[in-house]
Amino acid sequence: MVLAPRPRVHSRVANAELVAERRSALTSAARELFLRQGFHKTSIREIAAAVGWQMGTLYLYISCKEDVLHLIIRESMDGLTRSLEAVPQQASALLTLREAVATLFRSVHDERAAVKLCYRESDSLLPEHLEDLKQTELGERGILANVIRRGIDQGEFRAVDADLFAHNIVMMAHSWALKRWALRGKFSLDDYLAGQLEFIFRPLVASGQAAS
Amino acid sequence: MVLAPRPRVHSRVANAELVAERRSALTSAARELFLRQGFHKTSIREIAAAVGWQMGTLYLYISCKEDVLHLIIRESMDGLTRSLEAVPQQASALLTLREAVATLFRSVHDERAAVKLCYRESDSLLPEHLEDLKQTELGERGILANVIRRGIDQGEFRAVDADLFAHNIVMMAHSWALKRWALRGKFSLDDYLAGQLEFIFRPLVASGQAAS
Amino acid sequence: MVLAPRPRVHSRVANAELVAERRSALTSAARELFLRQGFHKTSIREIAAAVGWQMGTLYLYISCKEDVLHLIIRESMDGLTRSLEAVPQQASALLTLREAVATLFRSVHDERAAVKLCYRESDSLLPEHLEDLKQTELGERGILANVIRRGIDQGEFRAVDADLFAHNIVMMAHSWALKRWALRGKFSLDDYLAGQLEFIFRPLVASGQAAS
Amino acid sequence: MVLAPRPRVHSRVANAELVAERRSALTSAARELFLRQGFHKTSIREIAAAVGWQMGTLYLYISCKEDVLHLIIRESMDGLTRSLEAVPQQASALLTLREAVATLFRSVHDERAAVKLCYRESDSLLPEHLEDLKQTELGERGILANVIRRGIDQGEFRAVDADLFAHNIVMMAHSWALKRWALRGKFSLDDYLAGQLEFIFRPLVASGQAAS
DNA sequence: TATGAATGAGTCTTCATTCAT
DNA sequence: GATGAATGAAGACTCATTCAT
Repeated sequence: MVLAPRPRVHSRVANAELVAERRSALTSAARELFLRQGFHKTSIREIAAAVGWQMGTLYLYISCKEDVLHLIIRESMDGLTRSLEAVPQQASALLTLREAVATLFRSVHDERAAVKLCYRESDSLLPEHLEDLKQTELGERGILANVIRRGIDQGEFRAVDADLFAHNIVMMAHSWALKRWALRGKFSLDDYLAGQLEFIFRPLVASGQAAS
Repeated sequence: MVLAPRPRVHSRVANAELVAERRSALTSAARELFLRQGFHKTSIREIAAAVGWQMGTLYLYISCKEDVLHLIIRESMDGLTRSLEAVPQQASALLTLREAVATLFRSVHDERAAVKLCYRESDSLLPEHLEDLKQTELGERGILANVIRRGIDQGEFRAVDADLFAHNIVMMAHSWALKRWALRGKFSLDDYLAGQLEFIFRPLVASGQAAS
Repeated sequence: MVLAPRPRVHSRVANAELVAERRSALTSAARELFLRQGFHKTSIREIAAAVGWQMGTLYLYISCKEDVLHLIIRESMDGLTRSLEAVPQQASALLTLREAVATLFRSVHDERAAVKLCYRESDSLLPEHLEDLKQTELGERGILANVIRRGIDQGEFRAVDADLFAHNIVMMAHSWALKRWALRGKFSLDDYLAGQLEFIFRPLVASGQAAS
Repeated sequence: MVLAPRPRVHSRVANAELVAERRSALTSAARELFLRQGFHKTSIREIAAAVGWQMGTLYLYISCKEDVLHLIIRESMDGLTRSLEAVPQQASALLTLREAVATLFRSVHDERAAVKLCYRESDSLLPEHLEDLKQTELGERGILANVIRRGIDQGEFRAVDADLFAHNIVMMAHSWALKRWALRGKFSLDDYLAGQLEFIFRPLVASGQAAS
C-alpha cells in the first residue's frame, strides 16, 4: 500500500531549529487553551497572547488556525506511537502484550489532553491532517494486532479476531482520557489498568486464567 | 443521591403541542447539518433556512443556539435509554444481557449521528445540559451494570467489576459510531455485534465458553 | 450571439424597493470615497460610516466589497447607455450623430467620477462584472457605429471604418473624464465638444467641410 | 515655466552602477506581477521572491512599495519619450508627423504593460511621482503638437487646435494598450495604425485626401 | 551590502441575537 | 404567533516596513 506523504505545516521561517523551538512553545500554550475552551472558542489572538507573540509572528510558523491543532495532535500521537514501538518484543507474546498495553495506557494518560482533542476537534482538521491522524491510529492498532497475531501463531492466545481485539484495547485506553468524569473517583490509573488487563487476557488465554 | 431536575429549554410559545411539533422539525433539520459540518460551522441562519423558518420564528422555540444541540442530543439519548429499559428482564441474566447488548448496539447504530455529536460537540453544551447528558449516560451504564450484578449474584457470571465491564460495553457500542471509518469495510453491524459478544461473554462465564 | 445574463448582486433583504433605496444611498456615498482615495485604499468600514450604517447592515445589501464598485459602475454606465439610446433617430444621420456625440460627452461629464473608476478599478471587479462592463461599453460603441453605418448607406458619410470611428468618439468622450488635468484650464466642456466635433465630422463628410 | 526637479528614488546603496543594475532586475520582475494582478494585490513579498531577494535587500534599493511602481512607469515613459524625440525632423511636417505617429503607436504597443499600469495605478503613485508622470505625458503631447504647429505654419496643415489634435493622437495610441480587448480580433497593430492615420490626416490636409 | 525574523495595525467578512411591526 | 431588517462585536488572516546581526 502506498501511503500519502505525511502532511507538513508550512513555515515562513527557514531556520529549522528555530521553527521546532517556536512550535514547541506554541503547541504547549495552545494545547491548554484548546482543552479548556475548545478549538472554536479559542481565538488566534488568545493563542498569540498565550505564547507571548504578536499576531504576525504566529503566522510565521503556521499558515492557518487548523495547523495549530494539527501540530498539537501530531506531536502527541507521534510520541504515543514511538512509546508503543519502543516496547521490546519478548519471546512471550503475552508478556509483550501486557507491556504494550501498560505503555499505551500510561501514554494516553500522559497525553490525555491531546487524545480528548482528537475526538472533539478532529472535524476541525484539514482533510489531509485528518487522514494522517487516522493512519497514525491504525498504525497503533496494528502494533497491538501484530503482537496478538504472533501470540495466536505461537499457540499462546486463542484464535480471536486480532484487529477487533486491538481496537477494543485502543478504545479502553482512549476512554480513560474521554470518560475520566465517569471513571475517576472510582479508579486510579493503576486500578483501571489492572481491571482492564483482566478483561483483556481472560478471553485471550486458552485456560481462562488471566496472566498475573 | 438527589439528581438535579432535568433542564428545560425555554420557549416563548405557550401551546405545548405546537412547541413539540416545531421542535421535532427543528431537530431533524439541524441534526443533519451539525453532523455534516459540525456545530460551530453551522450558522443559525442555515438552520432556519433548513426548517423553512424566519430567524425570528426560530427564537420563539429556543433561546440560544446551544439549545438546538441539546434538543438533538437529548432526544436521541432519551430514545436510547428507553430502548434499553424496554429490554425484558428474563430469569437468565446472560440472556438478558445478550439482549441488552444487541439492543444497545442497534440503537447506537440508528442514532450514530447523535452519538458522534455527543463526543464532538458536548463542550458546546451549556453546563447544565452537559451534566444532564452525563447523567443519562451513567444511567445507561447502570442498566447494564445491574444486569451484570444480578448475573454475578445468581452465579451465572464471574465476579467482575460490573461498572467497568458495563463501561467497556458502552464504549464498544459507541465506537461503532465513532470509528466507523476504521471498522466499516471489515465489519457489518451484525459481524461487529457477534465479534464483540464473544469478547463480552468469554471473561464473564466461568467455564470460559461463550454463550452462543 | 447569446449574451450571458447580466450579473445580479445578491442581497439578503427581500423587499426590492428597500434594496433599491438603500443601494442608492450606498453607491452615492461610496462613489465619492472611491474617487477620492481609490477602491483599495477605501475600507469597507469607511463606506459603512459614510452611509451611516453598521457593518452588518452593509452586508445585507451586498455580498462583498467588489459588489459596491460594480453597483456604482453599473449604475453610471446604464444611465449613460440609456441617454444614448434616447437620442432620436432623425432622417439625417449627420444630425443624429451630432446629437449623440453631444449627449455622450455631456453624460460622460456628468458621470466622470464613474468613468474614471472604470479605468482605474476595473481590475478590482469580479470577472463577471468586468465582462458586463465590457459588453456595456461595446453596446455604446455599437449605437454610434450604427448611426455612422446608416450615414454611409445614405451617402451622407464617407466609407470609413464605422467601428474604429465609433471607438475614437468614445475615447474622446472618456478622455474628458480621464485627462481633465491635461485639458481643463484650456477647455470648457463646450469648447472641448466643439473642438472634437470638428475632428469628427471633417473626415466623415465628403466635401471636407464640417457640419456647423 | 519652472519645472519641479524630477523626483529621485532614494537608495541606501552608494554604488550607482549596482543600484541601476539591481533596479533593472527589480522593475522587470515587478512589472509583470503588477500587470497580471495589479499593484495592490501584489505584495512586496511576492516582488522580492520574483527577483530572488530577501525582504531587507529590497528595501536597500527602494524606500516604499510605491517606488517600485514609479520606477517601472518612469522607465517606460522615458523610453517612450526618447523614441519620440529620436524621430528626425524632416522638411515635410506631414512626413514627420506620420513617422512620429507610427513610432508612438509602436512604442505604446511595446510598452503596453506600463501604459495600462499608468491608467490603473497612477493613483497609487506618490504625489510627486504622479506629477512627474503628468509632465512626461504633456511633454510627449508637446512633441506632436509642435510638429502640427509647424505644419500649420508651413501651410501643409489646416489651422486646427494643435494641442487638442495631439491629445487625440496620444489617446489613439493609448487606447491600443487600454482597449485591446475591444480591438484585438478585428485589428492587427498595423491595421490599427493604418486606420487611425486616415482619421488623423483627413481633417489635417486641406484638400481632404489623406497622405498615403 | 545583505539577511530574515519580528511587528501590530489593518483588512474583509460573519453571525447570534433582538425588537418594532 | 410570525416577521425580517438591523446590530456590532468578534473572527481569521495579511502585509509594508524595520532593525539587530
